[in-house]
Amino acid sequence: MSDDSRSRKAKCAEDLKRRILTQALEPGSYLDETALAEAYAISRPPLREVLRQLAGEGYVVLRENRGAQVAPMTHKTLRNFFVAAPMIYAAVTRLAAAHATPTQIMQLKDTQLLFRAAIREGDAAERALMNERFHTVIGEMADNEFLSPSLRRLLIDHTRIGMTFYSPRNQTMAEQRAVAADQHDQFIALIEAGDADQAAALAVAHWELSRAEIESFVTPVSIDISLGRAPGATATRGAT
Amino acid sequence: MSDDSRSRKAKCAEDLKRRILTQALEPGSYLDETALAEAYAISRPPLREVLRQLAGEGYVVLRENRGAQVAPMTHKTLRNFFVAAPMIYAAVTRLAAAHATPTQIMQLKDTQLLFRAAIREGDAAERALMNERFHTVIGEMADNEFLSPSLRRLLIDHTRIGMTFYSPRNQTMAEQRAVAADQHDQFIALIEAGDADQAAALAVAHWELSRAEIESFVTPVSIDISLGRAPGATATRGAT
DNA sequence: CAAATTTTTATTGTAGACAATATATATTTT
DNA sequence: AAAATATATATTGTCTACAATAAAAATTTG
Repeated sequence: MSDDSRSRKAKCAEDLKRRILTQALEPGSYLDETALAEAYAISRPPLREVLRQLAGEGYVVLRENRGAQVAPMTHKTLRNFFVAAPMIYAAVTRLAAAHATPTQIMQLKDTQLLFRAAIREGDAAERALMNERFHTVIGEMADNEFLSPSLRRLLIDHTRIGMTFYSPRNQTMAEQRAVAADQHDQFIALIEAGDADQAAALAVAHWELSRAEIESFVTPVSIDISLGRAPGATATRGAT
Repeated sequence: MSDDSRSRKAKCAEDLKRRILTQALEPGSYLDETALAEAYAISRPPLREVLRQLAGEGYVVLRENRGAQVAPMTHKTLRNFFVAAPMIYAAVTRLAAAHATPTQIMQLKDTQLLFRAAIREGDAAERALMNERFHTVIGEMADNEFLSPSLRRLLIDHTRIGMTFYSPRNQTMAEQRAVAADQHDQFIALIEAGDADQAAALAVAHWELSRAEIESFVTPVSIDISLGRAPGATATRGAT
């Protein structure tokens, strides 16, 4: 019974993370303890513990007497993200190449297969989650408890941003995703070879690709004149 | 009544942090929920929430069906600390110099006064706590939610290490503390001047002083010949 | 009719009691 | 006597019910 209960609690935490990462739960929205407790078939005290844990990991923020709120994403958030991401990504990747175990490299390869499958099938949420898992595994390879909390927060917002701007019909983005997937294969090869310098350089390149993609969406679309599209058609900024 | 209760809960979290930082609660030791709940005059559910929060911040780790354990410090912990600290400290200090507000600078000056007072009076715990607060304020100045969780974890272990090796009678250490206190004044001046480059350089120098002090205690003096470098020191790549 | 205030309602926060698991102890068996 | 098993104890995990706070609605008053 407690075994069921513990797995329910773990399932709850895992599912909430998934829903936050995929923006099924929108940034800034408040979570109803009673409703969630009922949904996951646990009582409120353990649910509140889960929410505290998620707060510690950066998925939610706790407001006094107002409950838990899905971590908001503001303009400042994005700015801070741009500042911290390249440094942490490069450092973590460097350490990963130095410390990765064979088991972890297998996990990375498995995740990469699922990542490519999600791209093939045009599954935005699955693609975002497998990308997140890929970089989380690299974080586990780095095996540094002082860097992983920052990495985890970066991946939360990186994944959510990726979901926000995802557009399966955009040809340019499809090409960028193909490049990103190829870079993932290079990550695997360099980490397996233990080439820390090259791996760190690749992390920077991988970041630059993502950064450019994000910036292209943050920048107003009205600049896109030369493409010859109808003014209304270019404004497709649809989420998911 | 709930106002009292909330402050009791906050007091509990604050006090537990203080005791962990000063090693009044030793790394690796287990915490008794019932005893703590009684000690802080709250019931177990809210206490468990506090423990979850502390786990999220890196003060404790939760063991399944075994309760909360004060975050252990192993050989690997120290190694990872040496790898991550210079990068994070330099990056955070750089951002602090760029973003500090007048109010925060006042906080920093106040903390520095308390820090010097603790050194004067030979109060090891107070000195360690005020040093921690000093660098926490710098972290708040940086105002980057992606870097602060790593900084917080570094400061937890840095503070605990400082408490471990503290020895008021050692003349060499007394001189190092004097240098450290002077560097704190330089931090204030450079941050107030908004000199990001110099501030980052000072952060590295401040780290080097601390690193040398730690190493002198970790490494038996008899074999301290020429190496003098930490295993991770070579991995300190350019911050920002 | 608008604004302020009171009342109501809903949601969060907490307490005490119960259930389940892990550890320690005692007993039994080889 | 040593090892293994069974029992007892202590501690963690959870649930239901209650208290307190915040938001919403209704009433009152200018």
